[in-house]
Amino acid sequence: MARRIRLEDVAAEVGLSRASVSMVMRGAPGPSADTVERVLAAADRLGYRPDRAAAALASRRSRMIGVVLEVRSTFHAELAEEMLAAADRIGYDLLLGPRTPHRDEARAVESLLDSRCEALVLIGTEAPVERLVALDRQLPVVTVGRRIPGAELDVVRLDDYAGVSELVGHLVGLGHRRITYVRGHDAVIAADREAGYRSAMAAAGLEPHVLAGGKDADDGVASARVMLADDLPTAVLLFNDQAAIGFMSELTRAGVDVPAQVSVAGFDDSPLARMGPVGLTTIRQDVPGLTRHTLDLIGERLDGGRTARRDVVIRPEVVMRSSVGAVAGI
Amino acid sequence: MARRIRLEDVAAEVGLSRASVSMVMRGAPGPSADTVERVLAAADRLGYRPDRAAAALASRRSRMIGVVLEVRSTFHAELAEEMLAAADRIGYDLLLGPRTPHRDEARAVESLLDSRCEALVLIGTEAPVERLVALDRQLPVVTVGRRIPGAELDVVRLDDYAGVSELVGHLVGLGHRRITYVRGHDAVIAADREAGYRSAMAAAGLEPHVLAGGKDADDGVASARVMLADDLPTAVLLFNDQAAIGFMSELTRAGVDVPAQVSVAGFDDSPLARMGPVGLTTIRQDVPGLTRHTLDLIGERLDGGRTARRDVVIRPEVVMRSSVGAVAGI
DNA sequence: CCTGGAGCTTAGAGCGCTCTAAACGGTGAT
DNA sequence: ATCACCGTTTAGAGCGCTCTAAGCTCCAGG
Repeated sequence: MARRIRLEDVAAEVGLSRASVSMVMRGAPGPSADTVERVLAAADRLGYRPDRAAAALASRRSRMIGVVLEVRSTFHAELAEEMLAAADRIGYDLLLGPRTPHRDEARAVESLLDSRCEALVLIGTEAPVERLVALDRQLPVVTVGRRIPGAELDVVRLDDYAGVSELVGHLVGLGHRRITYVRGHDAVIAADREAGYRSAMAAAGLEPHVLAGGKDADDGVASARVMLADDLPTAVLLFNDQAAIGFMSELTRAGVDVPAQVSVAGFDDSPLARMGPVGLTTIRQDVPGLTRHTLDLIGERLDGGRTARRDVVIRPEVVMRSSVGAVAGI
Repeated sequence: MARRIRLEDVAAEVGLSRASVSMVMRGAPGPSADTVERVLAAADRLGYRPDRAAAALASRRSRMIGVVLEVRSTFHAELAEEMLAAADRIGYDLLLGPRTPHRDEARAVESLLDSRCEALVLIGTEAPVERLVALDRQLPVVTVGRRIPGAELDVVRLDDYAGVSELVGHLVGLGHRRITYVRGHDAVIAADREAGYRSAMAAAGLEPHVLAGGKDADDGVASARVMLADDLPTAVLLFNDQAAIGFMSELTRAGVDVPAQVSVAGFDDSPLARMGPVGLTTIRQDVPGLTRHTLDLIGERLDGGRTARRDVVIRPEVVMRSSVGAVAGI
């Protein structure tokens, strides 16, 4: 294993001081055009790459943004991909902090902090508000997807309430009267979506019917079993696409036709929703929009001096696909 | 933004030297039981967390393993999750280096090297062999999923050839005679799977039929369009699950029944395969097995002094689900 | 009473970089 | 010849940690 090339090696190669080479590598002003050229040539020749740990230590900046996500979720993955490109554009690098069943959010955050991230993006966080506020005192934190009631925090999110109520409106328009909502276990997001559902049901003069559920495909399967054993409505809204896909798959397996017998809808418009044999009706998360606003917020606080917190709400879009149909006889 | 607590702050708090505190934090032998207790208490009280960049710099070890993956792929995500836990067990941390359409593998690798990863795991790499060999001279590299013909590299992979030929055998047993294989664009993996397909077809006395394809759902959709416009066989094997799901969805959309008219199979047994309304027949990648072997290989080279390279081949398992059926009239 | 460990603790020299302040070599003006 | 000043370069002091070698204290053995 060959020794790593250091700044000093490049300096020796071109006969300059480390300081000059450092400036050239960082693109700092000072060095003459000739010097820049010679240094870059030498660096390239030797295969020099600056050591990030040393640079971070010396400059007291890591130029890294930590992103806590659920790596399983294709929606999170899509967001992360988009943010990677966006961060690159403003000169930052992304550090992914995966949250898994065996590695909770606190652990993911700690790990990112240990790596000296300068800002944190929390996708679909489930952490308590006090914890988020405490974190935000340490470094800029942007919460994506979840409304944080009454707290001073940067948030980028969809109008969950409006999205779900609009979707319910569509279903009502298609003749559905018995529409069930299966909520996720997340407190805030689930509550918003449920509230949107309830208000739309009330507006249509219908009786709301809410079931406990979850956010994974397995949860959707479980919900389906519960409803199959009990009684099926004509339309079911689930917390997100993963749950909806699991739900739909279990119904199909049990011989229930979607959408002829039951219409199903999810939330997120994850790639899953588009890909299945039965396109899933869902509510689109505007990934480029969420990404842009998130990185704008971070940029403003890191490099722009903003101190007030902002709550950016994006209007969602209902995407009708084949998992939803009109009620027979209409 | 409060200043970060340093080792020195803890040392001052307990009235000891930085060296002692450092030893305690690292769990190094030396400090007395009493010292350990006092230091840990003080560290906890002050909320001290060691700075990873500084520790890496001073110790010349980062204790980090870089993982290059395609974050979009649920199969990769699943592997990464599993590896996260496994790495933790041997005292390493994982650094994810996402590969996206806008950030190629070379870029991902460079970024991981800049962060001083001590070893690299390349999931489904597409890099040229020479590049891999060169990398492997810099640090231990384990390639997951792809056979590297004739090169001295650590590899953990499935027996793609055996998997596909076994699956073809199943199809033949179900009465299929016209079985098409849609290959991915990856050179080596695709070639192995294709060879397995060809040999099984030859063994059954059948004419092979291979189409160019890809690894994403969109590629599967495209393949479906091509075949719909032309001619449909009774069974189609695709390079992986994502492509197979896309393929299946396009067929269904065109009114073709799966599996009554066409049987479809993928590869990977990604969560997608289990979740859809039509369970996808596929070849299971043994995620825990791949993970265990990968981390064993890394551990052996990093801490065990192994120098010879190894090629670990895992026997795959065919998972029959409802996307495959018998040919009508059998 | 001296010596030699054993058991703990610490001084101090880096790790590879950044960045400020100071130095350097011209140049044109005086 | 002197000086101020400019563009360019550099010395050197860190950043927060690790780790070796040396130091300290105390006690057993001679």
